[in-house]
Amino acid sequence: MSGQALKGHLDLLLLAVLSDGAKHGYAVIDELRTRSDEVFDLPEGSVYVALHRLEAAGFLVSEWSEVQGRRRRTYRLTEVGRNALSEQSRAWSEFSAAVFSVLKGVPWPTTP
Amino acid sequence: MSGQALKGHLDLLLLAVLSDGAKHGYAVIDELRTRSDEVFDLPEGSVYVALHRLEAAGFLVSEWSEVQGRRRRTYRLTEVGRNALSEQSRAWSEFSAAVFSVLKGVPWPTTP
DNA sequence: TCTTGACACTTAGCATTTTTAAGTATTAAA
DNA sequence: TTTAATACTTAAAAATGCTAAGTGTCAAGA
Repeated sequence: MSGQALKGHLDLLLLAVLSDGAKHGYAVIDELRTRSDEVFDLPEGSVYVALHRLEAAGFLVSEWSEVQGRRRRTYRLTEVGRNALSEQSRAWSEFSAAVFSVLKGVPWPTTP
Repeated sequence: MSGQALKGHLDLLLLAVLSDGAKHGYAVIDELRTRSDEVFDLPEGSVYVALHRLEAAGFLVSEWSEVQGRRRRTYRLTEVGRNALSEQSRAWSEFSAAVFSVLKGVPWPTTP
């Protein structure tokens, strides 16, 4: 997983991992890694910035807390965010189906 | 299809449509649209620039010709390009599988 | 004949992210 | 006491598709 394949799909992933319960940022990173079988091992900078963006968009709300001397910002999906997840999930289905459809025409494999 | 879902995946699509024969840019746009069932209806600016980029990367070579008074630049996949297609296709499989894997945890549908 | 639309290509600048990289701070383990 | 894991932040850089405007040909229709 390199390059910027994620571009435009990160929001979907974040909303998805938050859809089954509120989590703080670090936990989101963790769950994204485990749920994707280590494929999505995202840098903190990417995720935190995206979470801020999603909150600014009204998809999430956050709340500060302190657990064992460490401050945490826990994010929870809003109703608007849940609708966005639904729509973005639909968009992903369409997108991925279209990519696979284009790839169908590719002669595989080319190697001997 | 909106936003920048394509970001990072356009190269794969272009290499794919060129893998079964050389085509000129306009024809690439056309075939991308039909093969994707109208999902990928890309602006010319996006595609031509990407084709230039792929040629600069050594994935394609182009050749000018004139057909009925109209000049055409026809692109053909190189060996390097074919390898890139192979690798990017593999990367797409991994990527899409990972996304689906993350989405699997999403409670569906949320609507009554 | 004039206009419109399809064909065909180009370019510059814009916008949107993700990544990089650096920084702050606490706690637990080695 | 040093390191690794936890936890969050931010500024700047990089990537890359989109917008918008331009050039030119050809065929069809008003």
